[in-house]
Amino acid sequence: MTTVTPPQSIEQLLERAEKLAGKSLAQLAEEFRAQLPDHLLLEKGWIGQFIEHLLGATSGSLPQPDFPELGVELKTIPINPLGKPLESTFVSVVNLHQPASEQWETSIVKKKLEHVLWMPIIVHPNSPLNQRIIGMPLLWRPSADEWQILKNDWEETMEKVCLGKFGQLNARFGQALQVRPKAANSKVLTDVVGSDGEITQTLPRGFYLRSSFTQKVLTQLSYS
DNA sequence: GCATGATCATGC
DNA sequence: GCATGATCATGC
Repeated sequence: MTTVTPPQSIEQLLERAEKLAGKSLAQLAEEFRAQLPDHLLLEKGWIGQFIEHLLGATSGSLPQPDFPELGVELKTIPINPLGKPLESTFVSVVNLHQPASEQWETSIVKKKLEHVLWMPIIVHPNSPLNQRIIGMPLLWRPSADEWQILKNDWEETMEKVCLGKFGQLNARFGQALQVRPKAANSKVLTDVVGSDGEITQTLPRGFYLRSSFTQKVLTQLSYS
C-alpha cells in the first residue's frame, strides 16, 4: 500500500480527509494500491484501518488518540444514505482491574473524545463493500451538555465496577456511553475484584457511543 | 426492526 | 491477554 506521512497540523489532516469525501472504497483501493476485501465478515475493522492509513495515523494499538501530536481521534462511522448511523461506535476498553484509581478527567474516554474526526462511510442497502462512499468529514468537540452526559455515564459505569456489580454492567444503561462485551468471544474471562472483595472473573467490556448520540453529533454537519 | 450480546483480525 | 480497528447476528 502507498505510504502516507503523518499530518503536520489539524488543518492538513482535515484537508486530507475532505479530499477523500465523495470517493468510493474501490477508487481509493486502486489509488493507494490496497487489497479491498469482498466483505467485512473476517476483517470488521478493515475500513477503519484503511482510512487511518490514508490519513497518516501512527498510534497503532496504543491506548491514545490516533494522532497523538494533534490530539485527534479518528472514527469511521457507517451511515445510510439519509445520514443515520448503522452501528454504535467503540471508544475504548473499560478498566475492570484498577477502577478506583481512575478519574474522568484523566480517563482514556475523555482523551479520545476531546477532539474526534468523524469519517462517515455511506452504505447503500445490499450493495457491495467496494461501492461504499466516503462522506464529508466532521471535526467535532463535545459541547458542555454532551460532556456532562458522557461524564455521568462514565462515572456510573466506573462506580458499578468499583462495587464489583458486574451483573449490572450491561448495555441497557448509559444515555450516550454504553457498556458492551469486548472480547474474542463470550468464553473470554478476566480477573476482577467482586462485590465482597473476592477475586472473580468476568467478560471484558468496552465503552461504546450509542448511535442515537452519534446521530445528533453528525447533524452538526449541516450547520458548521 | 433494532438493540444487546457475540464475534473477527492483528500486534506484541 | 489486552489493546487497537470495528461489525455481525441473535433475541426480544
